[in-house]
Amino acid sequence: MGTIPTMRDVAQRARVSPMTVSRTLRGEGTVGPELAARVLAAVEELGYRHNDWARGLKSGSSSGLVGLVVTNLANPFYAELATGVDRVVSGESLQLLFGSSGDDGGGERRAADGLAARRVEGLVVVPTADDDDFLAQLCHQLPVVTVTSRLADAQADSVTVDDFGGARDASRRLVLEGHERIAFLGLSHASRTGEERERGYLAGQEECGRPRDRARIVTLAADEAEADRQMWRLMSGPEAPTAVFAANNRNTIAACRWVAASGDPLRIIGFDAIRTAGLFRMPISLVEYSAEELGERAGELLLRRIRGGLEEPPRHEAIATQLAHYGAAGTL
Amino acid sequence: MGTIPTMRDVAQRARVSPMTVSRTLRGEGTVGPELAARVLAAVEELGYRHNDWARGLKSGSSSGLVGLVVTNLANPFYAELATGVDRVVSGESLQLLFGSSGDDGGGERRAADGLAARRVEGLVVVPTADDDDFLAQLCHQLPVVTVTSRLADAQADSVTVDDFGGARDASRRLVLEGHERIAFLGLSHASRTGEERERGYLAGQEECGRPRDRARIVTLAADEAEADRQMWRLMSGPEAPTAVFAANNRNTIAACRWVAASGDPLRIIGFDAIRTAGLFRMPISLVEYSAEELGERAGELLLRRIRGGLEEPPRHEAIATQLAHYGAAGTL
DNA sequence: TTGTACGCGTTATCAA
DNA sequence: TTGATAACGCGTACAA
Repeated sequence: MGTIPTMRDVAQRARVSPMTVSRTLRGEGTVGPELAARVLAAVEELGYRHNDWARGLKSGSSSGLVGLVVTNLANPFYAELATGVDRVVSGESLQLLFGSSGDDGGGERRAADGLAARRVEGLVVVPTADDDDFLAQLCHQLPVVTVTSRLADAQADSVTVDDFGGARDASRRLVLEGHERIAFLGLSHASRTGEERERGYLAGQEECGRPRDRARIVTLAADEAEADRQMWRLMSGPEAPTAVFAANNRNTIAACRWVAASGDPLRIIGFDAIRTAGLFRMPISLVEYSAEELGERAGELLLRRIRGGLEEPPRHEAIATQLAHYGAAGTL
Repeated sequence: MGTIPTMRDVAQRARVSPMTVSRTLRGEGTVGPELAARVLAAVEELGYRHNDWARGLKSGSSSGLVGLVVTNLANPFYAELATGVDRVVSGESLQLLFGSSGDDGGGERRAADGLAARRVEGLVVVPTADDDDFLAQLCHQLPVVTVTSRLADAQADSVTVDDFGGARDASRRLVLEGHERIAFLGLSHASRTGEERERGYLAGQEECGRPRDRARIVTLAADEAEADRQMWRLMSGPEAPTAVFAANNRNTIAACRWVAASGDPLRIIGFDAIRTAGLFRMPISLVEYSAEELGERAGELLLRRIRGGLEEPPRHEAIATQLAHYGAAGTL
């Protein structure tokens, strides 16, 4: 009690050699029943537990670890992603090691370094900062899968959402519904996600013959309060939009908050799923996809590369989105 | 490229001993500039990365790992809990290792075993099954903190929510609002959480002079569909309740779904916070607490025990709840 | 300033 | 069937 004994301790108590303990515990079957009983008794009495990393030390065998780097698990998106990765990965009896990168760019690098130092067999990363160089280097040393973004040279496997397609569909939908003044509540251009969704929005508008009225587009910082401010600014003018396309979860909720507070009607389409959207007081539509599926795909790509090696050409997958309607939105 | 080289590889390339590499990398300053340069060059060329668990192997030093056992990270509650634990723990440069227990009881044990095999320095566990015996044994071998539940003999540190108090307050509130027929949409008795919240509900009713009308109480399985069914059954009778107290997140949403579907009014109070409750079309009140705070407390208790040793008496903390009102609920 | 010997917990290999 | 020895990758202690 107090500390966990080693195999040597067990061996001493059972008056056998450590090898006999090892053989007994792994069920090699080449141990006499008498000694085996003594070993098992000693294990029980001492509360021995196997030491996995000492085992891994031997003959450079694998660590049995897979790393996951995200900014913030409290964000449901990352949490669901983690669940998906874990489901796939734990099926191969690999354990998930979490590296929180925080919001700053440097944290991402620190996190990945820390995981690599633990000799994870692979890494699932949601890149945030423009730290492509670092990841590009890392992916030559160990399997790396990027999620929601891909490296500039696409050297690492990646799983992304069809951000462009989903945004374009939503954008066109709003035009087809007859909205003349449509606002885009966008994201920082630092992220590929933000860029793609904005491109999709613009493409949708253009395809429907709308001029590039960039004045209506609002690009936001990561802040939630900022999203609220932009909504009020956007809606307070004389020619306020009749529809808003929000580029992510946070912005969608900000738009809904504006409707709830002002009481004015506003057609809202948002990117990212919201579990409780069906209970909202205002009808909304959402460009949805499964974060868990994203995680599963990432896990599968990672396993494939862990087995296949670093030399094979990188694979890139994209998962589709669905436009879902909640409340009375379907009838608009 | 391909695999990560060892210190020995670097030493060979730089034509020095491994010790010189080690000293150079740790910046001991006792290495000649010439050799140091050779070492650094070799490190760069080979892409050497430090191996943390080989370091830890030496003289049984610490693993730098902390384990977290939860059933399902996709559940926002667990995800926020994980964030809280990670925040505290990563401050001490400890990394978080996940052990997903799945929903079956056996998984919990497997997960904890797997983490212990990795020699985590401590374990944060959200117990699900009645596997107290196992955990009670484990907590004599390494620091264990249980969350939302405490072991039968209270041998391990624990952080819980004031389930009883929060439920009692909500229960009384409904009576004070004048509701005569109040239903409790409860949880399985297998969990301490479910038991406590039901006890609190009953206590609140009794304190207000209400007889123990157990007929109204519905105990649910873990199923979401089951919650919906029970809501419909509950509300379809001739003397349907005018208020429902839902024992958790899932049940609260089921109650809201009933209101959304039927259009009938119903006073709802639910346990657990819901991020978007303010946007719901029906007013509700929630017994809230911060899952992240729960995680932080757990992390702090764990650190304290890691430092203080297994012999000190176990500590138990409970965090308070707040009753919050959303929509028009405050005016009811 | 640099290198050698040893230990950490476990297992592969070979010897008894 | 059992045990002794070496090895894994690194750090500590000591010797050169």
